[in-house]
Amino acid sequence: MAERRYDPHEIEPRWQALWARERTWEVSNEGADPRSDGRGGAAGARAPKSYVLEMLPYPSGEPHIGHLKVYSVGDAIAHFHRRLGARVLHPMGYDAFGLPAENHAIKTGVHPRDSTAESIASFQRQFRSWGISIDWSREFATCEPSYYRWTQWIFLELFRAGLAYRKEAAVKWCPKDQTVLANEQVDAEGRCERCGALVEVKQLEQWFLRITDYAERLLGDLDALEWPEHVKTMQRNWIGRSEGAEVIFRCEELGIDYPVFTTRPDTLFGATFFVMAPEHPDVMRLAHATPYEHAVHDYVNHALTETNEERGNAEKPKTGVPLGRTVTNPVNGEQIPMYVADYVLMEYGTGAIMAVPAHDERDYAFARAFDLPVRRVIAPRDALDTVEAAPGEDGLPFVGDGVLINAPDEFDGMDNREALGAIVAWLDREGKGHASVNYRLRDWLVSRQRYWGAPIPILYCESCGMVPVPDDQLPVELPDIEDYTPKGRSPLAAAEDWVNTTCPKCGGSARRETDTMDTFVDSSWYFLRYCDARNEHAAWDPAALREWMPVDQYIGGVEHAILHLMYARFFTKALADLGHLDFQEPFQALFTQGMVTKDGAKMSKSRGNVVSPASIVERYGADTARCYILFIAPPDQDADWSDDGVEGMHRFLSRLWRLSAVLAERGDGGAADGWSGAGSGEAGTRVAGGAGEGAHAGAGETAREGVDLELLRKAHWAIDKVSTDLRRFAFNTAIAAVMELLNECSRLREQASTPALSFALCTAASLLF
RNA sequence: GCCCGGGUGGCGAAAUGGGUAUACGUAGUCGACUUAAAAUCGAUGGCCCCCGCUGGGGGGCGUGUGGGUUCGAAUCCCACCCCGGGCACCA
Repeated sequence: MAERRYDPHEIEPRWQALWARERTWEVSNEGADPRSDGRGGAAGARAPKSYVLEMLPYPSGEPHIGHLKVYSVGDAIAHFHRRLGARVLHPMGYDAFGLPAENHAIKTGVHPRDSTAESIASFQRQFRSWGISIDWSREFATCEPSYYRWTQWIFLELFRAGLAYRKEAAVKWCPKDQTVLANEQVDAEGRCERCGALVEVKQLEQWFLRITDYAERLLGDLDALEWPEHVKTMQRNWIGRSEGAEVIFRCEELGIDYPVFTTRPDTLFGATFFVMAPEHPDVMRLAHATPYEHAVHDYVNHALTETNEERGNAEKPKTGVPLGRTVTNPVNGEQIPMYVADYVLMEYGTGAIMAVPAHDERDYAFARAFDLPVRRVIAPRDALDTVEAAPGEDGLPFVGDGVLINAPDEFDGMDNREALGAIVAWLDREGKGHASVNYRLRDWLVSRQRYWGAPIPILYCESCGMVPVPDDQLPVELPDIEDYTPKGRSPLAAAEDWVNTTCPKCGGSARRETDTMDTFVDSSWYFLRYCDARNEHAAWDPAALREWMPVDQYIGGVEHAILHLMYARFFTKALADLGHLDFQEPFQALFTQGMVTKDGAKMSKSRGNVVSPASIVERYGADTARCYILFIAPPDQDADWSDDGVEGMHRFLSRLWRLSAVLAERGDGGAADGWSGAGSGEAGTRVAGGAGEGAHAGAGETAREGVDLELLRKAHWAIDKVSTDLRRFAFNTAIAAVMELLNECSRLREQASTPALSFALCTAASLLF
């Protein structure tokens, strides 16, 4: 028998060509896929569906090792579901709008469309050479007009529902590039990521999506999701729900009510001053005609130009200026002085706070700095006597629970948690406040003064005002332009022919909105489009969504734990409310894969420790690359790349292959067929469904022939272990089980050649790939 | 500061409704094949001590640290140390 070598470069292209020719991984939307029912279930019974999805890649340059990992994990799960008899939707697309392509265009003059297309082609080539089982018939890029037409339609649906609105807001502005920046484009030191200039804050009209309306549901619905606990925690923290009360403080001099939000209405009797954020619109008005007018003006101006980094530092000494006015504490009628100070944030609560220095660290620090009175109103229960006997400020600020002191008889001596409710009830009765819930979550700013994004489909008509582009005029296509450099307005504004248009309402002249949408908008609904990707008449047919959604298993990096995963949930809920969907959550189960490092550090060009998937595939074949990255460590953990480990995996596959070749020559044709393809993720057509049964059927038969029962037991154990581990994403132990079985078989070649064991080994191995 | 993870051989790591700790791989060592190397195959494989002494056998200690529960703990409980990540002047 001629010595044969495992040659992935012969095997893999052969199978990949077959898959392409037979369109093996395509699934239709109508009933069971004819290709997957080889073994056939009960007549007419439809196989269960499974939607396995990895986060879509941003096509920039070539795929990196992180891509290899996420798609290897997803592909193994997709195959696994197929083996269990499901019809699996496993599509692919590209998150193709965005800054890297645009910045590249600014540098080189190459149109983003061209550089993106080039990169997409490279991703396509590699995905095919990796043998990922993708339904290519549903592929799209978010920068294609046939896709962003529907992104625009969704925007308009949200607009018509009042969920998209325009508002003046403080935004990040780069004075050098003359453009607004996304928060993500500002580095930790408050500098522009491209030119390094210090970013300023500017008040500009921007488009927002009203995600805050969904705060409660986004929070509550997390409980039922099969997501990693830390991701749910991050979203909960981001939403930041606080229960408390809104309390009204009245400025008698000007006759204006100022509500504040507080989580501690039980400390109201200790409020000794009142502070407003520098951005609060009434600050200058309050200080007007007081001795502090100039000081306030200077302070506010300075605060607004400070970077977030400087201002956000809790360690820095408290600063502020009096406003020269007072407000009335509603519970005791006391006049307390007003201040403006930058430790109060405009974006949380009402932009104004009641300050209780005895029971809040920040208020305490401010009171110390400005020599303001500190009045203790809660004392720890066990230290009550000492505190009342010597009412000093020892132990202040005190933020724990206790009993009320220095309060009216009605509340004095009451447990502070009880008092909290009692005081809110009192405020409510008096019309001076009410129980309230506050969220940290803020509305989503989606407009970008950038070229490479989906245009916001809004017109501004001289007589009709803001007019949505009619659905039949979508998409609003991006015009070609020469100069992508931002000049203080969207580059689109330079395309005069495009900007000037007619109003669909009155026929008069109108101008187009020149801002484009944040790319996170594109990726907030792409998983819906896959269900009906070729639909030219609607974003989707609801029946298609009923067939596939929600995504059964979503896989991606934890870096999207908040932004993308929150936005997609928001879109799903909003679209459900508008009657376009009938489910509330897009991703039933989530898996977040860990990072692959090299020599303990993140891979980066500057560090020179980049491992390119293409070079590994070229050298060892895709199966080695994919199996290695699954075996390296539990995939949710970070793992360090090791070249030796790759060698080991290649050795394992070689042994597996050789053993299969031996079996083939001995005439176990059926099994060997499966084997030769197993490593390459062979289609379910031959192995799926039947393999497990085959192993069981063979068991009794071969036992009669006197096969080592211990080995047979081991084979069943391996199959069981592999499928259990795949359910748990424990690829490393699943592969270990197959390796162990392989070792056993090699030791006992004669017995390994029996059909039962070759089926067993084949099944266990094929479940993996 | 608050909230999540996680600490097991030289390395990646198995084993957690308590029950042979270190599966599997890798590195290492020894051997077979070979003129040699590569490839391949086989053996070995926590630490310490003792006996035997080319094959082998016995004992002790071992899952970040210190306690606890238990016949029995990597696993459960309490306290602490260290590492990683997220949030952070959020009233």
